Amino acid sequence: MRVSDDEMISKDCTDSPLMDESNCGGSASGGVVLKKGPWTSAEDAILVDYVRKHGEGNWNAVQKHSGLFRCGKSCRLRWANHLRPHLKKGAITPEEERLIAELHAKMGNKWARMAAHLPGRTDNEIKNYWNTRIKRCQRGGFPLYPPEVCLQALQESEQNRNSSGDRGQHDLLQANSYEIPDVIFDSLKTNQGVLPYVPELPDISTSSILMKGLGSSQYYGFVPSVVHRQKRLRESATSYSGYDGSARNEPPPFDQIPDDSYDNITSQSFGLSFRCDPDPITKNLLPFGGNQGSHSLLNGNFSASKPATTVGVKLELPSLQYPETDFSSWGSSSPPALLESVDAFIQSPPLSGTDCLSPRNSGLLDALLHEAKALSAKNHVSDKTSNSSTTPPTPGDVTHGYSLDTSKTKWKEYGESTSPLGNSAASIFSERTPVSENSLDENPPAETFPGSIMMSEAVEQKTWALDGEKKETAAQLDFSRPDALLGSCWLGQSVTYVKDRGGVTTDADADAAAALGDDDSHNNDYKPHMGAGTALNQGWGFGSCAWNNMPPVCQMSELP
DNA sequence: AAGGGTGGCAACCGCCTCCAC
DNA sequence: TGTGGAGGCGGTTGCCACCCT
Repeated sequence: MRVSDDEMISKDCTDSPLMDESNCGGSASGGVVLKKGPWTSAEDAILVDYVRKHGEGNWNAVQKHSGLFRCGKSCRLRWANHLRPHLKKGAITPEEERLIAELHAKMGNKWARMAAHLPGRTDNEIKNYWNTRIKRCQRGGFPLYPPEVCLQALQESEQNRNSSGDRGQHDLLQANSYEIPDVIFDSLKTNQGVLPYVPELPDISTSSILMKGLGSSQYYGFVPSVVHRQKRLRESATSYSGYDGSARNEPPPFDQIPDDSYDNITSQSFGLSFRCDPDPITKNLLPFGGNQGSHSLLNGNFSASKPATTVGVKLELPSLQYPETDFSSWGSSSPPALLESVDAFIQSPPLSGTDCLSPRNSGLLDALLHEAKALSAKNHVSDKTSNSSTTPPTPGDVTHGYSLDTSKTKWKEYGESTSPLGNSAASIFSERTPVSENSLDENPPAETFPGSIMMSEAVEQKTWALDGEKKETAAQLDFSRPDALLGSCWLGQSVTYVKDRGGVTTDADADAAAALGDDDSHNNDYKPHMGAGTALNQGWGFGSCAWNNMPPVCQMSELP
């Protein structure tokens, strides 16, 4: 595997394992050039000996007292990550994988805190594992979290909501210790590259979790086309290795999937309700995750280490940024307080001559408008070609008439009082603090702001959809409301049904729905289909979805 | 067999927080 | 109260081995 420490010695620091600037990089510190790079076994021995004598801490003294030419930070890291007793080496076990996923769902990128729950594992180890994992999930087209984690988070969120009551804003403002989970920002990252404006953030915990679990990944959109199919197949087979080995979560073997349905399936894995239109003309109009580099997701890609696309999206969070954005177009005359306090950095959306991106590099809004056009065209085509188009438009049918303008209008209508444009940053981030941190965290239970009412409704929608007893209410769901879309969507797979139009509906779909408690998911006539909700999940609901029309197949009126 | 791509890992960097002075 | 050092944390980079074409 890796070269041994002894080999490192010979390779890196032949003459002196402690100091050999000819081979090792170094930095001057107080006249002493400190060594950098891989540690040697000799250095390890010195450090271990030092710690044994003096204990941990005071790392800067190590160099002074031990003759080790390493900075204190380097010593601390080396000790913590490799030399500390009781470190667990070796591959992450399935149990640990599950725990990490669960912890990450609750904590976000709090590696150190996660490590505290994984004895013997270091934050660096967990971080590396996770970063690798999300790459794998991205390439394999799988959700970042296993369904059971999503479900658990959902249940916990429900409990949390029920127990948190209706404490008002005042309490929340006083209890300023709530935590903003990283998952929020991660979700924001996903979108910021596309949308200069992030509307009201709904249920922080559950939605963000489910967005990942059912629809999107934390950092990445879906970039299937850039990965060789065979590669994807291989990785797909291993992506869920950690989830108790159950085949439940695994998609059907790809070699059993017709080519023309492959993209469909993978799209659904990422919450896309668009069926891949075999028509090469309309294919280019795929709004999300399309092979042509649809920038909705590509632009939202956020790599932990390297940009996934040629267009960098450097986002420093927690922060939102809205460069050169006409905020008045969003229904507010001035940027909200939140926007003034953040310092994110967004570059222009990616441009490509081959996809449906804006032909003009004139800014995010243009790109959005252009994409909306493309979506409208796509929807139009879908309406003509899809059997389901026989269903007349209904208020809840997002297939029709959901344009960007509509979005804006609706947002104005509903969002004046509750949108972030009118809310404080706190209201945005504090709707729901992390899913019941329970014993894991000291965070107080979530509080509720007035603006959270919308999300509560969304949760209710989910609830009755799962119960299957209030179907009629489903038809009343107003998908034109961005919040409603967002709220309902993170249930996309189980809530939204479409009549099977003969297309491929994967077992993964059904399983995902079943995992969320819907026993009818295997119904012959109705297949769970990731609809508006999960499409929204692709990019926090607003970035690449809500503002860019809704998928054409979410028809709540067809709920079984 | 060679070259490129990718995964896994170790280590570094920069920022932040805490705390002593 | 301000300031600087130490430690902690998360993000990023670089290297190496492995795999695939």
